[in-house]
Amino acid sequence: MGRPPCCDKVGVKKGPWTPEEDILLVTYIQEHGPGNWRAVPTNTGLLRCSKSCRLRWTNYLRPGIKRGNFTDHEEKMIIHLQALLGNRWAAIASYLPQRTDNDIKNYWNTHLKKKLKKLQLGSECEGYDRDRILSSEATSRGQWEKRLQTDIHMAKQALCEALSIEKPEATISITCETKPKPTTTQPYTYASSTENIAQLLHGFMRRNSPKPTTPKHNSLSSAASSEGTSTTPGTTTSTTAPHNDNAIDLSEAFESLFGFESFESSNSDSSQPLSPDASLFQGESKPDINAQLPLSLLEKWLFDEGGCGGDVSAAAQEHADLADMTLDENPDLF
DNA sequence: AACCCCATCAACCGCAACTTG
DNA sequence: TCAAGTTGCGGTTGATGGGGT
Repeated sequence: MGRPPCCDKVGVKKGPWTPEEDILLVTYIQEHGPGNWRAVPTNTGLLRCSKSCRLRWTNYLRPGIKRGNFTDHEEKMIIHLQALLGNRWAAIASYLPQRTDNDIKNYWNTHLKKKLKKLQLGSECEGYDRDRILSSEATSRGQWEKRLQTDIHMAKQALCEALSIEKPEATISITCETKPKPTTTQPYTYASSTENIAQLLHGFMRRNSPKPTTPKHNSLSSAASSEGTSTTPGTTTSTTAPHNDNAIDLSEAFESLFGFESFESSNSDSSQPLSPDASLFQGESKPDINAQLPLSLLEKWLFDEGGCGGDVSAAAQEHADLADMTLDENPDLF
């Protein structure tokens, strides 16, 4: 279509964002919520294109983002998920809600690719050939996707039932619809996860954020505000992604079932403590699922396969089974 | 000290999917 | 149904900083 990219317009600023611009953007989103990006530059006076604003928000300013070193656990998850899903970074990121797709993509390209290459070189001597495994992955993918789809369907049904019967105001981010509609009217509490912005906005956040969120609408958005990452309307995480994508749908289930504090618990070595504001945000009304659900299920799935590049179809099977299992074994979660 | 090379990551770009009128 | 507008995604680029020579 002949339409020129918005960023080609004259007077549109490019390049790194300044703290002032960040403040403008955060302030605006604080008031209006993310979404309607087209209007953001006009309403904020930012000389940025809408795309740039959205990107800045989703990749940097959005609450709940963890920055800094990836833990072993995250690394393994990424490797595993990449083998499973390919370069679908948004889908992968949905399993690691504290990381952005951009972050994961960068990490993959800069660290993990090399690491795996090394690994492959090393293991080829021992008769281990990742390429072979990866090619078999292609053929098995069709099979496991079918199975996955069935499992997801069942999981969703169970969730829908559980949600409608037991807890109309449930704080789970899963949805019974295929396309959750982003809302922009919901009250948000924002606390940037990035240290600089957290500091920058310290006074701002004290003034504005710790108002208890009173969810206007049901499960989706209440979880959104408490989770802080996954269900922010208009963000890149897959809970709102318009994909008809198995993995993504399943990830919703995963996210809602496990919460991702559990990963945090394994990230205790993280050298990047959350800012006070961020932790304030993250701790806010987050359902304490860990207490009820054993992490070992997920960890088992991750680590029981004898390292990266294991049998992916089996992994997917377990992956799907896990969702089922969780539903079967933990109905009281809902 | 100056230069080069490389790694990292924020940001951009183009395309596709989705939404809306 | 279709075209225009909007949003999301993945690939790529470019600025920056650190390390080596």
